[in-house]
Amino acid sequence: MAGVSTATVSRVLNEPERVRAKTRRRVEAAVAHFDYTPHFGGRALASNRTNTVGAVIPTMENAIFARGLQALQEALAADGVTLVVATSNYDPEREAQQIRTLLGRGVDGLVLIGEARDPALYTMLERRGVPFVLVWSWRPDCPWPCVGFDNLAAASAMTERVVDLGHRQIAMIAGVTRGNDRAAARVEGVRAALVARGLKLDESNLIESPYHLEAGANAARHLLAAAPRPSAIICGNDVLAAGALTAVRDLGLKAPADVSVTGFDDIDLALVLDPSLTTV
Amino acid sequence: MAGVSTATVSRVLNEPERVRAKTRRRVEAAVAHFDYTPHFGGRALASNRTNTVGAVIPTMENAIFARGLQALQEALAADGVTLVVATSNYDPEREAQQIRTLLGRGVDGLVLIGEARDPALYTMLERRGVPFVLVWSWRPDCPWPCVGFDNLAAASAMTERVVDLGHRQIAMIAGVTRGNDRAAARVEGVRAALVARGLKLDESNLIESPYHLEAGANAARHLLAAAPRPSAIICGNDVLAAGALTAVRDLGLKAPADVSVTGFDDIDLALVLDPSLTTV
DNA sequence: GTCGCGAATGCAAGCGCTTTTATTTTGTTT
DNA sequence: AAACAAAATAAAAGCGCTTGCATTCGCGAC
Repeated sequence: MAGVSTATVSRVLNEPERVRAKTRRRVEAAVAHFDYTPHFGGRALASNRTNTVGAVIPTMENAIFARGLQALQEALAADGVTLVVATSNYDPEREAQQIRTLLGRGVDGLVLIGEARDPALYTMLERRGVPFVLVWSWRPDCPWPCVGFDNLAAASAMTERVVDLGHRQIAMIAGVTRGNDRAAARVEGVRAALVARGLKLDESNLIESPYHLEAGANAARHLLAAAPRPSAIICGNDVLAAGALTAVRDLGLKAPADVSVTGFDDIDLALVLDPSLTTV
Repeated sequence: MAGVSTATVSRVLNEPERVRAKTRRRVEAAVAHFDYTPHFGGRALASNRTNTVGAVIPTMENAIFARGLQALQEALAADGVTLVVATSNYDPEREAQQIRTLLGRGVDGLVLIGEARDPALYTMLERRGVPFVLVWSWRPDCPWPCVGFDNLAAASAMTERVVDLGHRQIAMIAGVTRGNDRAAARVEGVRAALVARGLKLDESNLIESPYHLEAGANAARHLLAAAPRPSAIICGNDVLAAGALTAVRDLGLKAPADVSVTGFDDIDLALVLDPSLTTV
């Protein structure tokens, strides 16, 4: 209809400045007239790019990841890149599987959470030449491109604060550390800070729990049943902390008078708690 | 390596039962040996299918959508289908744009939130033959495939409950109704129920607010400043309700003694509020 | 052992683009 | 008006897979 070759149409769509304005207008008119959309498969086959980025996160049910995903999606969309999401539910094998699936879908790049995973996976990514970036965790000397923060240091800082407030009986509800370097680093951070202050995290005062309200509440009930009762509970994230607070409430105790609870992440949830949550 | 044609490899990958077991094993061994993954573009081009489903939701920051997405993603993954997500931020134009983008990405089907959108969009979807399903809203005679519930009836039921508890000064914090049929239906439901009980929703007692904690709190402050003060605030969703509750608290009032607040959605947030939230 | 038939496999033609290379057009200079 | 360089466009060769059709194979019946 525009009286040009497909090569020119392709250029109008991909590098409009390379086509004379007059020709371009004719092509654009034809495109509009037929409501033409390039065929994705053809494009991907010929150019070997999909303009797609994949992300594998543990779950969207955790507000912190949903939020990050939302931001990522918006930023990518602004550059014409589509986001493909997969979830691992905190399971390393499942994550590996999902990474493979995304590669099969021809993503141009990957966003992954944390650093802890089978070295073979990293080898494969490098061999295939798929760029990736790790988010949410950071440490000195991490050999991969990463955007995150030092979970260990953050947990230490919070713990020091708690100790400085006078607490001595300190317990922790951590996330499940298997395959989760952030959760593990936070535990290490608490341990290190306590040791530095001449205290220690007794194993009976540490419970690993899935990141769910109910599980956090159960863990708190368990910890608070001990004698001597902990005067502070450091939680691996805000969801656990919120769960712990409901347990405190249900036990007829008051926070922070009877027991202090701290969180991690500062999600919106932390805002509506009463009293509002101290969190990282 | 397996000594077969590409046609046979294709069959092993797509319809294994059509290939003799012995041949199949040879092919599978070769696939494993080279860590071969089919090229997505080639596949999409030849078969004209992408095994991809697109979803356009307002935002992942609302837990109710994050949760739905998570479930959708898991269910699709179980059938080998990948989910592509786009967000509209409650903006109809943006939603239309995102739908176009997803079509351009060759999705095999679409999941859309609610029914309210430009009829031209529906025409386009039908012309292109892209199957879609509407979720989160439902009404008798909806001409499109949909999975949802009757928001109007639900809001009515909640309102009747509030009236039956003796409330007469009833206010509402609704979501923004433009381009949001769920929000609009909930307002209509409250209106209808009040009228049925011989009351009415005064316009000064209705505030539309974006679904954010802060906005909900502001709306509540405004409503509670009126004389006579409302004794109950019906909120368009749980986030607004949580925001309203923090306002109630900040004003030195007690819920539900001084003012009752209701929500909609029953997200986890509702669980941790104290007192826990009455919600749909 | 041969034959015949259904099952298994191979052949080859695309699918709709992009991109390199070749050709044509345009504009400038003489 | 001719000659040339530069810019714009066309031609055509794939990209890696699927799939209809043709061919071959394997197996049971004779």
